[in-house]
Amino acid sequence: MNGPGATGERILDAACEVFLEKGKAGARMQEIAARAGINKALLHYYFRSKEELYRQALTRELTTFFRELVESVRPAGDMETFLRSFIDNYIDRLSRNPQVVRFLTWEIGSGGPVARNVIAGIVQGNEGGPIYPVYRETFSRGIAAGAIRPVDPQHLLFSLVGMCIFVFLAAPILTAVFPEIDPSEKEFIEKRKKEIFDLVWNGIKAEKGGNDVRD
Amino acid sequence: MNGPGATGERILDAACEVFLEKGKAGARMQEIAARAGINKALLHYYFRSKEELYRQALTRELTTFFRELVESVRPAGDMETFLRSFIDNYIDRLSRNPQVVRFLTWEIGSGGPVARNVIAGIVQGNEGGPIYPVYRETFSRGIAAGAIRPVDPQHLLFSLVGMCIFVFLAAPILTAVFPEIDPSEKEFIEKRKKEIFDLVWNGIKAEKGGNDVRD
DNA sequence: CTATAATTTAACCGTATGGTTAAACCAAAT
DNA sequence: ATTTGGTTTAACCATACGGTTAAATTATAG
Repeated sequence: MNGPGATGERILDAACEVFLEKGKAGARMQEIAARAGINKALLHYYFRSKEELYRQALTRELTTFFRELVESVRPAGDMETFLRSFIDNYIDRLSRNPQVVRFLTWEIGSGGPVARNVIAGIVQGNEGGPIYPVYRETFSRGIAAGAIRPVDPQHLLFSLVGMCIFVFLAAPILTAVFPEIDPSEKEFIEKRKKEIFDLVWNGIKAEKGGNDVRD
Repeated sequence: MNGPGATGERILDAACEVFLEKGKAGARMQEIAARAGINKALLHYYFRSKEELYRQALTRELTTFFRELVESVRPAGDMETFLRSFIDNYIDRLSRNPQVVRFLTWEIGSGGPVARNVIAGIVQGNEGGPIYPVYRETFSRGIAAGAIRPVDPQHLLFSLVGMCIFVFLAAPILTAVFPEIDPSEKEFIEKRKKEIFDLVWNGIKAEKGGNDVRD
């Protein structure tokens, strides 16, 4: 057929749905087949086993998400712009792909054998070369130029990612403690971006009186 | 018997182990019984069903962890001390209880029905009264006194928790991308505390020239 | 000692699950 | 018209699983 509803893709779509709702162990092949609009026999005709289907479904989701994310990180002229675009970009992508976060949450619970391979592969060797060095050098140059304080770029990255992803990942808990918030709401998302940027930018920018060299 | 190895507790210990390794759906009652050193009949003699066992095991873990955590949050004289003790305390507890983080990760994947109840209950009504208002008022007073910039205390809390928990929660992924780090290592943990504190304190403290009123 | 509760043994039950098989059906390409 | 490969149907299989039962055994407390 190879039409718009190509069966293999429809199966992966259905598999993602079920895996992110129930996890690998909780998912049922029968349910995946049903949601894909086919039967169990055909499902196994396309994917040998549940394990294989899980691997391919998660790989597809993570690859798409992280490839786009990594491609969006471009060195910018000044630190402030770079930081703001990093945060905006990351939060926008997270809020538009909550299913990736949840899928990944299950995977992390299991120790993340699949995700480890996929993500390590993307981060280390995408088309534009390794991504982390680009990020790190951007900050190192900012530090050398006296634009920002001498923070550890790696820890700053952990902090940024942690701040950005937390509200989406922990949404089920947060909404129980703070019933008034809704991490999927646009207003909340924009506020979140602003608060993170303000905190981090004030946290890393050089004190007045420091060198404000431009290269 | 009621000795040190009281059976009910031994079962809960074993259940925690298995649930955090395999998740609810992936856990096997037989394995839990074996790890508790008993048989399936006795297991069901103590806990009617897997669901019930899961509920009680997760509730016990979360209650202990969050009660201790919440009790450790005490208002301090100055903002700097309060912030530092908050971060140190949280990170220490997380690094000493990685099993809680992982257990919670599985639970969040499933939407967190059990954790929602437990955590909301602890946060809203522990012995010292609701905890969040204490936290919020501490920062509100700091803002009113001009000691810190006017940040949103709620978002600051999300940022703090996100920064602290991220490296432990995402450890399986992080170690794949950065093989040189080990989030359970003491050296790393101390560095993490320092980096978070420096970032946040610089990020929220009032600029020079602002009011530095003490109450 | 005796009654009560904890624990074991071992079999058992119903059902769900992942996966397989074989035959038939159907649409498109040759 | 025939072949090919996607697709369905429906039955099937072995196993694993959650949970139960009943009887026997051991320990504990009164």
